[in-house]
Amino acid sequence: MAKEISVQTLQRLPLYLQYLKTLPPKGEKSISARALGEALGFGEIQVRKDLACVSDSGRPKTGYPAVELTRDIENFLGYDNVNDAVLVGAGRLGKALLSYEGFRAYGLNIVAAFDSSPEKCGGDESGKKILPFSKLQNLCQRMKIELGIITVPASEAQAVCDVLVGSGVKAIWNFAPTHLHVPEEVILKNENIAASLAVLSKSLAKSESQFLNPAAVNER
Amino acid sequence: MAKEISVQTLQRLPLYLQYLKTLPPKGEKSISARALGEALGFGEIQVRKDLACVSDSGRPKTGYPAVELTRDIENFLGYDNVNDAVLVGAGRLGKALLSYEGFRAYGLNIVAAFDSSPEKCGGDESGKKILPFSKLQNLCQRMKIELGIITVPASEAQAVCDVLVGSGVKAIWNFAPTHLHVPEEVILKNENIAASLAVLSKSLAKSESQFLNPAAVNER
DNA sequence: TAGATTGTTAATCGATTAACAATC
DNA sequence: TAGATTGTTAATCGATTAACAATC
Repeated sequence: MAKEISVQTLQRLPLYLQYLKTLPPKGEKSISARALGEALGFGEIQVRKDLACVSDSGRPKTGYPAVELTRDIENFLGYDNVNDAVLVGAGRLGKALLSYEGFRAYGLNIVAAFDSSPEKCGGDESGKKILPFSKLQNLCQRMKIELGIITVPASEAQAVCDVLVGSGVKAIWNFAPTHLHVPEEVILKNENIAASLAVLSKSLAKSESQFLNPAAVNER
Repeated sequence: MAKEISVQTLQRLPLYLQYLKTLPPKGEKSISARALGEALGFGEIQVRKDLACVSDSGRPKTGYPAVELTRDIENFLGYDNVNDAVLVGAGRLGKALLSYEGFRAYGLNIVAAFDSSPEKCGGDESGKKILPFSKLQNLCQRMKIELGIITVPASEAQAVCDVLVGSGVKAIWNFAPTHLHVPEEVILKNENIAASLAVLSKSLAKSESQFLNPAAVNER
């Protein structure tokens, strides 16, 4: 374990974890790479390589003890130490994220939301306060917030991003459908709904055109 | 143009489009691969290769005419022909997607939402009706719906998925944090918020550990 | 024409898969 | 012990990048 880890592997780790949590606690104590791979649609070698990065709990003949493996993945992903975050943009998507209880399990704690429109402020969404945007900087600095979540319209996203960066935030999770510019040292992760949709609708279009053009079936 | 296209290229195409739409209509008529790449953080060769898959509007010396390039990408992505879809699960996330006007521009039309809890039904969210889950199959078959969007809790997602598949849906867009099993011919796209978050919080943790362990700075 | 920029062919890089030795 | 399953080293595959010819 403890080798370099690729982004691809990193993205698969939460999926293993997700699956492990669906296993009945009174079931088999261990699970093999092959079984995990079949459940998630990955090759067994890939599973072994992924897991070797974060755990040495694998045992020849028996596989991976579910409890240890779960603990090792959670440890690696840092689900035990909490990241405080702020969210900007209390529209529908913002509120959906605010009220999503599942983030807790991933070590993410949204401490408050901000919005520039007065009628959305003052309220309370699932126990999280919605504050005026003008108070963002002060709160971020006071609480040493490192992660900012952007759920404002695309037209406002860059301005919001700049304020977040100016408030000391070290990472931005951007749900606005636009590209943001950040200083080199700030981590930016774009959540990319149009890109996903493109893959999906293109596959759909292709599967339909096979009826018109049977030769296309073989193009994999 | 018209070569095989990789998933990576396909996912970048909407980003080029997004950027092209932010350009002032009265500005430069053409844009170079280098300029596009700098705006989005891609290499210029990658941009040229991506664009060559969908457009032959590129001109040596001048670059790509913005209007033609935009049209070619939109054409390729099929944003002009509409995909009807249903959404299952009228919780906060479901409602956020229902009310998102931007889908129209991507050729996606959510015709109705479904929910099993009676108190959510009968309502209307941004002009979209919320119907009882029991009516799902009939509507899908009658309207020949091909795309189903799942925004129910993880525990119900597989059951919902099975009903959608049984109703003739050919593609599933899954926002529930769980892996789904579908027949081979059905296209499945998982929207993977835990995976994104893993990448983000891991990068954040790494950037912090550099203070403790200066040698790590060079590990790229 | 000269120079900028495209598109394509070849080289590099990294991730996945295969082969196989190690081990419980 | 024999057999199943792990982890690692080598081979393959595909995407990115580099080099360069084509062209406006």
